[in-house]
Order: sequence, then C-alpha cells, then structure tokens
Amino acid sequence: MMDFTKRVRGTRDFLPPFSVKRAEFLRIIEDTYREFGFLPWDTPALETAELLTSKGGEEIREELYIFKDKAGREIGLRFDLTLPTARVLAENKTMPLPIKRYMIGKVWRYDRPQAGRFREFTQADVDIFGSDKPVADAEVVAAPWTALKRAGLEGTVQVNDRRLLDAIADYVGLPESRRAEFYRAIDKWYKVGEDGVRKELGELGKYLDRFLEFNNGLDELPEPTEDIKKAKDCLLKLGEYLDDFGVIWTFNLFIVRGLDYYTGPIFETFVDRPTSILSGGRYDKLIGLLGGRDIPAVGMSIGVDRALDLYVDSMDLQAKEADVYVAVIPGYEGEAIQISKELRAGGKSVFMDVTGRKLGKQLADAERRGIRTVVIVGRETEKGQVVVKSLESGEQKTVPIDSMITL
RNA sequence: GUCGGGGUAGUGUAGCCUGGCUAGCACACGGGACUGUGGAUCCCGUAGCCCGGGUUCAAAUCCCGGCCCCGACCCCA
Repeated sequence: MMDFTKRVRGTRDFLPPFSVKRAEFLRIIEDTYREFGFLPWDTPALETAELLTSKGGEEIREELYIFKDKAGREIGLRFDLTLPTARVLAENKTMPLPIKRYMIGKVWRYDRPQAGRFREFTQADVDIFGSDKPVADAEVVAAPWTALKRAGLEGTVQVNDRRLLDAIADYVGLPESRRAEFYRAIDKWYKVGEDGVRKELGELGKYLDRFLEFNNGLDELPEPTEDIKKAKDCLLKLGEYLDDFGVIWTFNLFIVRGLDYYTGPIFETFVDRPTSILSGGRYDKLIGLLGGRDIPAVGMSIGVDRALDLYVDSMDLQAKEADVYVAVIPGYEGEAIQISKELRAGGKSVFMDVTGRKLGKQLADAERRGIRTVVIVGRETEKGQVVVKSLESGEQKTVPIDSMITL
C-alpha cells in the first residue's frame, strides 16, 4: 500500500490559524516595502545549475536542489532571491538606476532540517541597486526592520563591515589563506561566546587578541591604518542614518555572514535568541561577475518562516478568518448572496455558510473561526431586514439591510 | 557528513521495564438531545500500535534490520 500522505522532508503545510497569521505577516511586510518606495519583482523558482553554482566552490552543490530535466539540462531551485535578481540586472544592461525592488518568494536549500530551519522556506528581500552610499545601506535596513516592528518584533541590528574586517586582518597580519577559517569562527561569537570561539580558533587565537583591541565600541575604534579609518568613517555615517530612520542597532565586530557575496556593510538581526531573522549586506561585485556592468548593490532579507517559527506567539498578528459571518436559513441562499455582496462592497470580509446546517451549528462555526459578528439571513429579509448578532456580547438586533454595514 | 532522542486514532498521551482482558484517556471532528440562536452539559459515532523479520502458546510490549520524525553539530551565498 502506497503512502500518499508523506511530505517531502523539510517542507511544511501552512493551515489555519497559522496560515492566517502568516498571510497577515506577509501583508505587513509587503505594505511596508511599498511605503518605502520599493517595487515588486518576481523571478522563476527554477534557474540553471550554472548560475546557482557560480559563486562558492563545488561543495555548494551539496546545499542545492539540482537535477536534470527531460532534455538533460542541469537545473535547480533557487536558494536565495539575490542571485536571480543579480542575473536579471546582468542580463538587462540598460535598466534605469537606481532600482529599489522587493521580492517575496520561496527558496530551497538541501540542509538538514532543525529548529527554525527548513528545506523550503520564504524570504522577503529588499535591495537597492545603483548606489554605493551609506544612506542606501540605511534605507535597505530600515524598510524590513520597520516591517518587523509593525508585526510586533523589535530586533536589534548588529552592524559590521567586510572592509573593516579585512583592514584589521591586514593590520594584524592575519594570512589571507587563514581568513575564511578565522571569520567563520568569530561569526559564532554571538552564539557560543568568546570561549567557544577561542576553542575553535586554536592557534589562530593570537589574532583574536589583536582583533579585541578594536572591540571597544565604534566611536573608540583605533585607526592605525588608512583603510581602517575609511571603513570606520563609513560605519559612523551609516549609524547616523540608521538613527535617523529610528532603527535600533549596534556595532558588532564579530558579525561576518557568508563569505561569497559581501563587500561592505553586513547585518544580522536578533530579537532574543541567537538566530538571525533579518540579514543582508552590500555586494558590489556580484552583478559584474555575472557579466553585467558593475552595479553597487545592497540588500536585506527577512527569514519569514524562521521568524514565524520562533516568534509567532509573541507577534502582533490577526488570526480572525473574516470580519462577518453570514448565517443562512435554508431557503434564503439568494438573499444571503446579495447581502454578502453588499457587506463586501462596504469593505468587510465575509464568510458565508454554504452547508445549510442548522443555525446553532452555524453560530458555533462562527465562534470557532474567531468571527465575532454574525448576520443572520432568514425570514426578516422579506421585510428588508436582517438580524445582526454580536458573539462577544450575545446581543442582537433586527435592522434594515441598508444600515447593517455600520454595525 | 557526524551525534543524540523518539515513532500508539487528526492532535496530545496511558500501556512497554515486568509479553496475556475487546489497546484506555483527553482534546478535536461528525451527528443527536435543541425542526431560527453559539460558548455549558449529556448521549452516540468516525478513527490508532511506522514497516519487515525473529523469539513465544501469545508481541504495542522482548531481539534484529529498515524507514521516518525531532533536536544538536557541520554548513548556511
């Protein structure tokens, strides 16, 4: 016997009431992005394996969904929204700059699933193309940060800069060949603390000591070299703008992020757990590497499913299925349709009963769905009236159809 | 890729160590008591031992193998 109820590993079904909250969250994000002047883009879920593997080594294939199509072409599912977008910009060489775009979509990674980590998940990106100014960095942080705040999640953005890391690495003599290893280790600071990082670093710990000389806050950061001073000034400027936007942020020398894209400021956002729900950075070289013009770019991405997985209970999201429940007495279906139509025209979302079950069942159904206002459509319609009942107070009155919208 | 913990109705669980009633309970779901008034109560109903093999008179229970889930590490563009 086949089991047709199996799901693909690491994927999820979204059902009410969770799916209602999820939709609400996505709506808040999208509205906020639009308010900041970002425009919607969409690109295919499928991309060529060539593109997907263009950054990072062969081992990156282990993290991807890649397969051959019927013609033998190697294709795969996108693992983020940045690379496909960069592909579009590399391909369309005359798009008017700057571009502020957002994209909300599913991405896939062949990771081992665990808490806050899935094989199919949703990201909500904003990116600005065509500006290398700190004000662009700040805005691209502010839009998603504000969206999270509106959803009830006030995070702290940890800010760092790749150029600062590299400038300090140059200054303290950290060999190029050991940098990836070193950065990967210090990136875990937030999670495992200094002791954990030191343990992983081993003999590289001596460089950590040198890095710690630069860890006394951004204002007091020493400037022994010109590169360090430049990176610092850039971060100070960025910080000012973040303050102007009202973003809560802090400088953190031990934020690194992935090693393949980023060339400037980098961001991770935490609420009260060591798992980032909003991250990104500046990647000025990517589009050029894909064959386009060199276009400066900076982007951020909300980990939508991760944020919901970790925080849905403390978020400020509506779970109500509709504004009004239309209960229908058998025989009055036509009237109920008309009345539902009017309610919708008045801006209400309407759940109309379609089962013809008895009234008691319909009221219980409304209750269960979290809908607190019921319009009962029955014999009163013959006098142009309906019964409007509040499930909250239990009160009800018979009113003319025209005036029901105000209730 | 490495390591741990688990799989009993839709969900959560009891039973397992110490094999043996018809596998119990709660919630949820459907129907009824109540033929036009919800949340309470009562009654009825649907529905389960992950798969395969072994031991035994007898396996949810013990043994072996497999599959799957959860979590941690690695990695996370």
